[in-house]
This record gives sequence, structure tokens and C-alpha cells, in this order.
Amino acid sequence: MKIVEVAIKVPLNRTFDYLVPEALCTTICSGMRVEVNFANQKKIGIVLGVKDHSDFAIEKLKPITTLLDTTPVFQNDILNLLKFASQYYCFPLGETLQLALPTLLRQGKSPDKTSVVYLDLTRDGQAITTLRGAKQLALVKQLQASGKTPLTEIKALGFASATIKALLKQQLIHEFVEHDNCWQTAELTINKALKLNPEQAIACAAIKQNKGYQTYLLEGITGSGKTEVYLQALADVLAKGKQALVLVPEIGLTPQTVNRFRRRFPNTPIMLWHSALTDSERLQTWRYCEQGSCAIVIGTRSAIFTPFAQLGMIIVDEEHDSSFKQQDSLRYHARDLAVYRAHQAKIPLILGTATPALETLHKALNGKYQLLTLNQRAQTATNNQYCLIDMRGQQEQAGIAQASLAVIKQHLAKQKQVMIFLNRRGFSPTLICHECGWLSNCKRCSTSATYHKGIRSLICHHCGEHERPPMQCPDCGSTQIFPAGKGTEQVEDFLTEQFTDIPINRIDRDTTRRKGSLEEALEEINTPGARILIGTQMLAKGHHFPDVSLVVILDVDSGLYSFDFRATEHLAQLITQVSGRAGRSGEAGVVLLQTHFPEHPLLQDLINNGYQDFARFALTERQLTSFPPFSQLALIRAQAHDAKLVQAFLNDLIPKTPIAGIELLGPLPAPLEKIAGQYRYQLHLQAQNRSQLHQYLVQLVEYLNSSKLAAKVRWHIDVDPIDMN
DNA sequence: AGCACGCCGACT
DNA sequence: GTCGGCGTGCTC
Repeated sequence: MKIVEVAIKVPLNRTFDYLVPEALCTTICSGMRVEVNFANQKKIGIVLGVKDHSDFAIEKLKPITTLLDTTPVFQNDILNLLKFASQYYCFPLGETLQLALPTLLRQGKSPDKTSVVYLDLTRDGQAITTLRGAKQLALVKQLQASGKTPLTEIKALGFASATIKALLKQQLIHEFVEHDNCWQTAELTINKALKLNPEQAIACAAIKQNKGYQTYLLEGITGSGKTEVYLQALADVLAKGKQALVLVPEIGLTPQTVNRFRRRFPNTPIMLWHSALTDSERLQTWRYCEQGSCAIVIGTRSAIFTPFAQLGMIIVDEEHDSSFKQQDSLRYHARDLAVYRAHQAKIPLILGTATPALETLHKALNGKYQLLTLNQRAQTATNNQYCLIDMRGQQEQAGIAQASLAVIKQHLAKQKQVMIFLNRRGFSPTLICHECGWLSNCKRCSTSATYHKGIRSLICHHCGEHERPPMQCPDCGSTQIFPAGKGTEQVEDFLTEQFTDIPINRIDRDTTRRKGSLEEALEEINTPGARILIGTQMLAKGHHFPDVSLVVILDVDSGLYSFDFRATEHLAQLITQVSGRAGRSGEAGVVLLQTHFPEHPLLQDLINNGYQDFARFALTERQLTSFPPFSQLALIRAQAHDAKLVQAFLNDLIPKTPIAGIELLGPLPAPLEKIAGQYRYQLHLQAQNRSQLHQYLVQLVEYLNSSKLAAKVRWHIDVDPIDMN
């Protein structure tokens, strides 16, 4: 009698045994999908293993309904990765496996052989520099920049079928189909590489001589040419006929990035993996990788689960970026799973960034990772000049100090671009009544609703609730209601008044909501001449603005004194990344930091000695306070409408007798105690090392699954939390 | 998570 | 009399 262990998508921390019908006994193996009856429902499960005995009463076992695969959808390496992830992040295996599967496979569809339609320029098209139709010319330019490109990607960039048809008719482009045959090294062409500076050459040599597993931290300041190191390392991998996975932050997957890879490896199949793919595109890419038909995948965090026939290297670009950590369901960190995967596959992993996470830097400094440093800026660029603007006693308008405004004027007069950074969208974070002190608090959350002037609305950024701002104070009836605090919209308003003839672009979630609007804005920014850019986080990451000579960071202080032990690290990363946007075209950029604490040691260290120095200092501080990476953290979060119930639930989890190596703190109210009517509390779990943490977590999960209180609240465990909210 | 089973209140 | 409320408990 053959029995299989099956993982099913239910929030239960166990697997289920099923009988295998005689006819399937020879073909069934682990990693295949099966359809089964489960609690009166049909479910799709994944076979984890085949065995002869079950711990469950054999007469109660049900048979498998259907075997859905002839070859496994999960190879052993991915299965191991997912088992590890499920255990490490305390998330049920059945759900973890489903998460890693393309939607169509999750639904039981078969992974048929597929093909990809590509567009490329013809010989005539390559020579084109002008064309009647603007759209047609734009598409030709795109293909000149990217080379052969999948049709789906061209359409995703917003090109219409009519444009494509017109160019096909003129024979400026052509269309061809590639089937999922294995990609051949013989087809590999590599376009001319850039000349490496000595540091880059050392880094490349170190990576190329490697055999087997090794994680490298490529710590390279902005403009030091990390991408060139990636490209040359990739060339080596491709030449050996192997595939590579490149993980980028959510915001970093821009056409410019991708074009650079395509231009270097023009005949090489390069595919993208991100949330905007359709279900069938996703399946297609997945299958191409698995078959070895795709050589390089560039993708966001979930790409860490794509199967490869011959994976030869993983690169995580901007490894410090918090978008690599999933914030719901399976709360994994793609960078950390990349380490596991590279280790398992015995391949090199490159973690690249100008501002390494302290966890990563720590491992590099103690020899677990190999540190490769790029301190030389390419081209003629010089280092930026930082300047602290002391806000104490300083006149300000819309959050901009008089002194800053004067510098802004100078740079605009020189026909340069000025970038103003404020990490708060909307006009003002709250409205206040001048008579009685009423605040525009959200009714469902313990926070205030943000005033958006343009659309005359009060919006809660946490629950989305919105309403018209009142004309009179709801408490005292006064009409003296004013915006308090500054947001990007207010900065834009003020600067529009100040500089009537200077174009201004505001870039935040409000102005880029419409699809393609970010691209349009970026295109506009490319036109020469004076210009003001105002934005939030979005502006800080990845985009290249060659004409920006001045960066002004309006509110540095909120990151200096915060409950979150990582706040200063994130602030330093942000300042370094934002200022990296300035001075990339030869001249040194100027960075103004507005603060009430100009003598703060962190700011002083950062501006005088740079992030590298700051980070090493910050590590010694972490050691003194025993925060990660000098301890291991997990958070148990819980929420319910009834605050008492949540507290009772968490209190119940605190052990009666202390456990060696484990410290529990709480229950503490979450930084935002109430969101959408739900009260949120958390328990901080700090362990001296990872094995102690996980020993404890295993017991905890078991207890939670049997606890009656646990069924009454919504709870989850966040291992290695990044966002402490 | 679903879904069934189960034991108490207002309906054709 | 029965339809249906959601509390409790199980899923190979």
C-alpha cells in the first residue's frame, strides 16, 4: 500500500496522508500536484513524500482523486527552500507552497509548453533616427535601447497594437516566436564591457575565481559602478551555460535597468518577474526558467522562488531595501532566502548596495560574507558637499528654511535642477482648531487624518477612510481651522507661488497613481533647464537625475529620535541614497539637511565620514544595546476589536518560568494602537541566538494552534521584523 | 480557513 | 413546527 504525505493550503501546521491508487503508484513522486477530497471540499495539494506507513489510522485515509502532474512542479531544491522558509518564518507549509506557485498552477492548470513572441528592429529600423509618428519613433527608440524584447513587455510599456502594426508594415521591426527550448551558450554574444577601475577589477576577479557557495557584500558608493561588476560577473556565468537570478527592489525594476542588461547580452533571453505580470505571463516565465530557456531573470522579491534548471548566480541589488521583506502572510526576507538558496545550490551570491543593512555588514565584517568595496566614483564626479541647516530660531515657510530657500534660488538661477525631499504626502498631516485644539483624528484609527487640499479631502493614510474637511470645528463650532504640519502638497503650493516660471514636478503616491504617470514625469524631468522636483521615498530610490545639483531634505529629525532601534540606520540610508541623486554629472552636488539637532553625533558622523563609517559606528552601538544583529528578534502581533481580549491572549503566552536565552517584552501597544477599529498589541521576543529563538518558536506555534484564546484574535509571528509597527 | 454539526429564538 | 443565528470542533 502506497501512501503520500500531502501539503494542503490550510492554516494548519501539519500535513495530511492519502492513499495512492494502484495505477498512479509508479509515477507519483514528491513535488507533484494532486487533487484530493479534504473536509468535504476539493483541494489541490503538493506531494511531499511517498511512504509505506501512516501514523494516521489507515482505514480513515482517503485516496487521491487525481494526479495533476507527470513531472514535479517543485524540484527538490525549491521544495527544500520552501520547507526552510515555512519553518523559519513560522508559516504553514501548505500555504507557503501555494504562495510560491504561479496562480494558474495553483488552480490546477497544466504547465503546457509555451512560446514567447519577441519584437526586434530590422536592419532598416536600426538606422532610423526620425519618423513621422511620435509613438512609432518612441517604440523604435525603445528597441534601439533594449534590443530584442518580448511583445508583452512592449505592451506593458504602453505601446499600442496600432503602433506595432504600423512599424511591422513598414518593415522597420519584425516579430518572431521562440519556443521553450533550452537556451544555448553558443548563441551568447556579449557587447563591449566598460573598462574597470582597480577596485572593480579586484571585485570581479574575486567573484570569478570562486567555485561553490560564497556571499559577497559589494559595498559600493553611488556611482561607483556596481552594475558593471554585476554585468561582468554575469558574463562569466552565462559563458558557462548557467542561469542567473537578479533581485531588485520594487521600485528598481525600471526600463533603464533592464535595457542595460539587454544591451550587454543582446542574444540572451532575459525575462522580468514582478507583480504587474498577468497570470499567463507569470506561468510562461516560470516555465521558461525551469526549462532553462531563460538565461537571466530580473525580478522583485517573489522571484526568489522561481525554479531554474541550472542556476549559476544570484544577485541582490540594493540589498538594504526593505521591500525585500514581505509584510504579510509568509513574512520572508528575499535577501536572506537568497543566502539559503545560494548555499544550497553551491553558487555565488552578490549583495550590492551603497548603504548595507547592519545585519549584512556585520556578517561581512566577521568573515561570513566576503567584503568587496568600491569607493571610487566613476567618471569625474566628486563627493557631495553636505550642509546642516540649523532650524532653531530660523524662519520657515512650508517647512523650508529661509537659508535653504536662498540656496534653492542660486541653483535654479544656474539652470540646475533642485530636489526637495519630504517623506509625507498630502498638504498637512492634520487640521487643528485654533479655538479649542480639536484635531482631525481618524475615527477608526489612533492617528490623524491627512488634509489633502487639492481634492478637498481628509484621508486617513492607514485605513483609507476619507471625508470632506469640516467648515466649522465639530467640537466648538469655530471656523478657525488650520492645517498643522507640512506635506509634499504644501511644499509644492508654496514653491509654485515662489517660482512662477520654474516647472515643478511632485512625485509621490498621489501624483503617480495613474499607470504610466511616473514614466511621464521622469520623461519631463529629462528636459534640460531649471526645475524643482518634490517627492517622498519614491524619489529617493534608483532613478537617475543627471541635472540635479541640489538636494534638500526637509525633515531629518523624525528619524533621529524614534522608538524603532533601526530608525537611525534607515535615516542614514535614506540621506545617503537621496543625496546620491545629486551631482552625478561631474560637478559636486550640494545636500542640505534641515534639523533642530545639528550637533547630533549621528548626523555629524554621517556627513563628515560617510555611511561606511557611520554604519561601523552604529554596529558598536547595537552591540552595546544587544539589538540585532547581536540578538535575534521575533514579534508576536495580535489584533481584535476588543483590546482586553488581545492583551489577555498575549499575556497568556508569557511563560510562568523564565526560559534561558529568551526574553519576552510586552504586551505592548503597537505604535499605532488602533487601525480600522482593531486594537493592536505585540510581544517582543528577543533571543541570544537563532537556534534558541527557533526552539522556543516551535513550542509557541504548537501552543497557539491548540489555544482557545488564539482562535478569538488575529495573530501572526514576524521573525526578523523590519517594520516594528 | 472553510464547513458541518448543534442547540436556542422569531417566522410562514 | 422549521429556518437560521453563530459557538465549537475537525479536516488525512
